[in-house]
Amino acid sequence: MTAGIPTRPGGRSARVRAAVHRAVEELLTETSPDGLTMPVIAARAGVHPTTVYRRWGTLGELLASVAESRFSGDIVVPDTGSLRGDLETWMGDVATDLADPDTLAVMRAAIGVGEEGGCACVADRHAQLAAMLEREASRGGSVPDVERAADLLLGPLYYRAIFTDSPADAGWARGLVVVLMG
Amino acid sequence: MTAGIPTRPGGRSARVRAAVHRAVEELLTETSPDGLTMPVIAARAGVHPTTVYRRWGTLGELLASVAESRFSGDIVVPDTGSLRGDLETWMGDVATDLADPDTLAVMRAAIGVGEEGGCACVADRHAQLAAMLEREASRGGSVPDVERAADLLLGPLYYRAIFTDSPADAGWARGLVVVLMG
DNA sequence: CCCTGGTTGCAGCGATCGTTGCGTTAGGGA
DNA sequence: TCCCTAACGCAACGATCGCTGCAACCAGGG
Repeated sequence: MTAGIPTRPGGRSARVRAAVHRAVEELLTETSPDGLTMPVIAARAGVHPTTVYRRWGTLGELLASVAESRFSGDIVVPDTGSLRGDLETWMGDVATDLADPDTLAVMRAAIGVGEEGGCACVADRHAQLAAMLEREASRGGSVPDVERAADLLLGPLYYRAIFTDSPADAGWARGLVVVLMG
Repeated sequence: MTAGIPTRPGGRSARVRAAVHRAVEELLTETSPDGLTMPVIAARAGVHPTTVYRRWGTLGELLASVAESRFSGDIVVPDTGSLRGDLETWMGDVATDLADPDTLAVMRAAIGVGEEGGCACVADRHAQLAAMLEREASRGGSVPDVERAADLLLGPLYYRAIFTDSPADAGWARGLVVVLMG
């Protein structure tokens, strides 16, 4: 019953799901979020509005579903041999991903509709960060807390992306690793 | 013609403006942002919907106006004699302000509607930070860059408020000053 | 005191939204 | 291959939204 996860993974349901998700992302980049309604999304996706209402119910749930798909599986956890190298590579990738206006628009919209919208954007990032720290810990190194790493690495990055208009380039993001690890 | 700034500061216009702003804040705390429409806001404020449409035009502009008023003038810049003391006191105040669910709901909604929504939430904070750093510089002390201070102080604070469900308490926020100043 | 410009209330309109019931189609198992 | 169920399309409905005339009102200046 989880919204957006069809019981039939392949076939028409998957096509409809992909078309609707793509329609949301396209509309968010082109127009203001004000005009983003279910019928408009359905028309862009080439799908009947009833289908969108029945599968997702609310614009908020649909946006959360889009955010969850958009921010999952797009970045792979690097393995350079050292925690510092992993974090620097990873931060560069995350910053590059956030530099896309399309990505930013999806994230803004997901935040605006409810509580779970923001969490859906960073859930995978937290899991990746925990995986890197865990691997380093299993190698015997002393690692910072996951909470602290998220605060000092993801905090400034996402803050810049949302609240300022400064482009968060990959090099600057890599420099944040120094703040965390000294 | 700037939205939300009446040419007549006193009188009925100001009363209507205050009533509408308060209605937006109340509705954001009670219900989901989905049902936040102009007629609903007008009904809560005891004002005709036409008035809201004519003064603000769009829900996005109204929310940006509310955010700008909400995050301006509520926190005073402290003056403890040292930059570290100023920053610690100020961070505690900002964290306490952000801990209010009402404040958080306004911020989320403002972010969701457009580009300027996020900037309206932190414009005053950046000005206050710049004022504190400027005062310390005029005393002869060496101060970090405003950008860097915002990254390391406001970044983790706002990141936690929006993307996680951990309560950002004042004590933790004061501890962030150590990261910036050593 | 009156006058002038800006602001609000009111009624009504077209358009769009969100829902419901029913028929049809496509996908997957026997 | 055939069937069966879940998913989709379709048409219609009431409700609500956003906008536009016009009239009334209030705040400030001559």
